[in-house]
Amino acid sequence: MWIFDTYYKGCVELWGRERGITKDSVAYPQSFYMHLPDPPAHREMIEALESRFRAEECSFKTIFGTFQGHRIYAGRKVAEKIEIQTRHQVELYNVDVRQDQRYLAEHNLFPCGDGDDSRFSPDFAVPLTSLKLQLCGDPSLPGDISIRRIEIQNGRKRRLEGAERVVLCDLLDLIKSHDPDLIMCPHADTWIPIILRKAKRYSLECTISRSGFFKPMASRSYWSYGKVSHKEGALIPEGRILIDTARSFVYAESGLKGILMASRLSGLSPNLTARFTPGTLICSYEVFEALRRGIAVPFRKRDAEGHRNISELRACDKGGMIFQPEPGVYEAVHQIDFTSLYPSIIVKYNLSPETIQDPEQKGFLSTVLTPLLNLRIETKRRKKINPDYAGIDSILKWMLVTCFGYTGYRNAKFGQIQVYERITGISRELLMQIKELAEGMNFQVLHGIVDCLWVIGEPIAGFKEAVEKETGILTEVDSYDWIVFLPMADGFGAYNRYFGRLSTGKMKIRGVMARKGDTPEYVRKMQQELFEIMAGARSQEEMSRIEPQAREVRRRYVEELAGADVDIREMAIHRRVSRLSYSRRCAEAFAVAAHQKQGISLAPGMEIGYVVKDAKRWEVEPERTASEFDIDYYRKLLEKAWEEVAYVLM
DNA sequence: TAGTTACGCCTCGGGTG
DNA sequence: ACCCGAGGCGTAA
Repeated sequence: MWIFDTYYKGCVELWGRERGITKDSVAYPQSFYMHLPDPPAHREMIEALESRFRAEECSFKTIFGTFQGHRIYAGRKVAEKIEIQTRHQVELYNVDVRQDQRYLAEHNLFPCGDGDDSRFSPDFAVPLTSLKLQLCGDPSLPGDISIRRIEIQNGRKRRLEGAERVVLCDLLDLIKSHDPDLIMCPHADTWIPIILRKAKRYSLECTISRSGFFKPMASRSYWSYGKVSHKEGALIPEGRILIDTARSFVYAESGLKGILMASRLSGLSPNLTARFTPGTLICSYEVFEALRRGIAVPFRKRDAEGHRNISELRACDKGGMIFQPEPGVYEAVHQIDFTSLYPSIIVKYNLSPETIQDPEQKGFLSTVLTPLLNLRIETKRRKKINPDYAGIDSILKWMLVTCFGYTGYRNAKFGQIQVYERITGISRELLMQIKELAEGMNFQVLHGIVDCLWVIGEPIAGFKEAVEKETGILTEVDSYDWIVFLPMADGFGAYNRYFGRLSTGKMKIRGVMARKGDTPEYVRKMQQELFEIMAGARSQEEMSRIEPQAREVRRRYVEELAGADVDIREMAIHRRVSRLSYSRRCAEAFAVAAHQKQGISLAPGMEIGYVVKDAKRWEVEPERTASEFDIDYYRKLLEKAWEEVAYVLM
């Protein structure tokens, strides 16, 4: 059975596709493990638990070995009471794992695949029927939620148009008769509550969920290391995959195949996978792997590990190694990157919380990452020949990149600060090691950041081979005809702002205005055009040839700024706001106020778009209703974007 | 349900001259 | 007028 949706509501519900749709409901009681360092001291509590719930003495496996304790058939609330009762002496496991995920693990099942598949195979059939929808209008605007026109695509295109009740009725009928397993729709998660409300008002049967029920997902603002993020809520239709193609990060980066692959790996339903970040997915993958191996997942980490948190790390062991480049233009430069450096270190050096004390045993974290890393190496190879693998490769890349961050994350189930220190320590040694190797081979080292090094010298193939031989980690080489490392305001080299022409003719651009999310589209477009012109220069010598063209682009953009044809929406600055009330006068504060004045509801961590009307007085307008912009302010932005690029012309 | 650190740029606004 | 710390947000890996 190809499982494509799962839920837990007292029993596990599995939606599968075989010849038709199947829905299984399996009784599955919640339970968790409890280990007490001194059981006699808590005899009364144990007796009370045994009388109130099903509770049995047992032993269970953790990454640190086998523990004696109890299995208690109850949920999280009881677990939290036990913590308080024992003054946090207790160690609890499997408290906050998803019951449907755990059920799959214990029964050797996984989503989005057949039982005889390997979860790690990138070749899998997708037997789902699907429908693509697009609703006209902007559902996040208070006044613009009438449903007048819907584009539909299932094989051929159709359009529903007319009065709202008719359009909605047709849509719901169509979903009922077509009965797709998968619906893809931009802004689906914003539209669904609106559609449900309207269907009710018009007394229409809501066919979007196959069971009639929706699983709510709360919207939330959350704070994580100095950054506030916002996640929109959703109503997830049971028995049907609904992908908000405009808001799903995984879909945007890795497409449908990426979502389904991540679902196979993490044991989470595609509905959840599509709405999570790669960090959550790698975490879920680790949990799913632990459960499949019969290893209990800690509820909270043990105290010994909690003593030091990330802020107490010795400064020298905190992050990756970074060099400072000498600003300027260089020719015939090679960039060598370690492939998935941090996960490779974890695997190669057998790093895991339990191997810090006892390096002889095989570590959980390294064992679990090995197949993921091998799969990535495979999909990376395959996608070069067959672009169908790009989505799967992309989600693996994201999961592996974030896996390192998760190891240092305070709530990571299988993370630990000492592991984190070892990883960063080794990564720094490796970068230094290959820098010296390069110099020993008479290469000139220009720059280095964490897992990549820029060098001048030949032959690069020989250097690559030497690096891989000495470090045991695979690498990737990009070669540039020329590259420029930009200076900071003080004239020294900036480590994160550079661009150059690869020998393939493509430009590789990092850190400049065109790469920043808060650069207005108009400015980004100008810089992009400039980069396209620069791509025509194969060497620094040829720069002077293309310079007049570049100046012409700049002149045109500055001139048209004052013209009537400019689209004001291209002036919008998009920024994430971390709060709704600010202590100082700043752009964000005024932008928030302007939005709220129009009744647009905001939450910390949301991204907003605003147009600057008067920079001196910080008058701004929400992008949707903006009518004027401060020409002088935007001319300055154009000038800044020009300066970044023009650095190579001087 | 929730990845990290290193570090720059822009702006504000209080302190100094 | 200028300096400088702090606030706020962004990029790189």
